[in-house]
Amino acid sequence: MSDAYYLHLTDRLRDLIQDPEAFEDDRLPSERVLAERFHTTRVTLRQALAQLEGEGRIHRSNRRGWFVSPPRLDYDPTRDAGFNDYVKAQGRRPRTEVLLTDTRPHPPAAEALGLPFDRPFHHIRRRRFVDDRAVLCESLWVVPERAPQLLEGDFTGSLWGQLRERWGLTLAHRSLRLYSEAIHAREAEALGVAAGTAGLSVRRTIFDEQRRPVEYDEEHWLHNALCIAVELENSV
Amino acid sequence: MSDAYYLHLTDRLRDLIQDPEAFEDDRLPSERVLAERFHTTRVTLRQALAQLEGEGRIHRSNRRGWFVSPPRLDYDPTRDAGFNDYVKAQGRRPRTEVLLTDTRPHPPAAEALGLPFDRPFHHIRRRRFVDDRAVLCESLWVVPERAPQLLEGDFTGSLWGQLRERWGLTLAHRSLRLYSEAIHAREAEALGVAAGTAGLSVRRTIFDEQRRPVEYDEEHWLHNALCIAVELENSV
DNA sequence: TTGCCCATCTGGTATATACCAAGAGTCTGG
DNA sequence: CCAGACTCTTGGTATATACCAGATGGGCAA
Repeated sequence: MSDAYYLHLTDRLRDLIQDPEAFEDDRLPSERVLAERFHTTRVTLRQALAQLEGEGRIHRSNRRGWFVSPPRLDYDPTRDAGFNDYVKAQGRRPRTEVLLTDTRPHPPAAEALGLPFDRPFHHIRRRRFVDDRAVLCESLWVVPERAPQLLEGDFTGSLWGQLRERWGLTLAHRSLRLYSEAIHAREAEALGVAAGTAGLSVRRTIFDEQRRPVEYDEEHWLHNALCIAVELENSV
Repeated sequence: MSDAYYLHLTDRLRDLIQDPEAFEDDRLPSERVLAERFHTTRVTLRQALAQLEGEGRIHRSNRRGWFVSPPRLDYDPTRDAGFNDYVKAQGRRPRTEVLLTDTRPHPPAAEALGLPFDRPFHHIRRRRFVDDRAVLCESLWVVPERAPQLLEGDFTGSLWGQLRERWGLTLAHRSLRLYSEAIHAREAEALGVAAGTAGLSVRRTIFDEQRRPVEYDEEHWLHNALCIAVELENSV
């Protein structure tokens, strides 16, 4: 079935977006223009675009158009080099926006950390950009006893760094869960994409050296914005 | 935009597939039947199905139909508990098929391991099933000097286990790269899905304690078949 | 200069329809 | 009894068309 026309279309569009001279500022021509140029309908053309989107080569911004995706960001969720630092280290421009902070219970965090359901957490919700593209929306829930005046600080930087420096915490036991998902409405809105867009979810549960619960967080990434890269030095 | 009909459809279908009594053997009614039942066209219905597919709730098998997806498999790519073992431990039925073995150069493996491009590798290509559903297609390239008679063994089990037991190797330095992808034609065929289906790619590069290159492998998983779960016990 | 409105562009959603190709089961002739 | 052909069902691909809703930018009015 490789003789489907939309697959040929996909190939030709792939060639097109790999040609840096094909168009300016990484924006593809409109669907209507492309459909006409390739003598097909928008419906078929959109199948080809969806393929390339799945490959991570292009992405859409709500009703603005299709764009060539930049290279994926290398990201190691087991470390906390600080978003700003590792984005810069890869020659990109980081930005962080805090969307919300409050203190309230959150049953999923409580369950992950083994605490009662009605236990409150310090909650930070933020959105992060690479080169002005929103790529990630995350929520962090911190056990208040571990970091009492947490919410009085600044959260555009590294949270783990603060936990270490301001409260002397060691983040010794870390549990990671990672899977592909469809981005939910709330996160989709924050990221400026349609609900249901392909995403990658990263959840972390952190305990300190005394096995006391410290933090739980959920990151929702655009699926084509990142490549998880982990280096391990100990034997199996 | 939550008033789009296909999103309501998605919700109703989600309810439907969560009802264990709705239909037998996890097979959804045909697209034509569903479209008629919900008073819409196949085109719109397929949008809703695509949403649920993105959420990992259903999957399709070539031209056979749509099926409710079983729970994701927990998988820790940093360990080698052995596929058969951890699948069984989660109450599922594993199976492994060896598709191909040979010895030949493979530039990507050579690059990852820091070897000359024309250096040959022992190559194993296999496909793995959970409850008779093909969920994973992988290729392994092993440095022949590390495991000379590798290809004379049996490869339906744990490769790392063999490397340790038959050649006394320690898999000390492991580099992981993980990202979402569109499954390529060859892997898609092996998995019985359409090319371009959403997948998750896991690449590992392994060195032994003396930093000698040992192995490079690529796994291509159906995106909704797994949840990466990693436990880390050392401090950041 | 500034702020608003509106025309126009974009992708998003939807209907109706047609034919193709592969899977699965049945029927039939050896 | 079995193999092969035939048929029916399935999802896969494709055309043509229409209208909606958000983004954008130009132009006009205060």
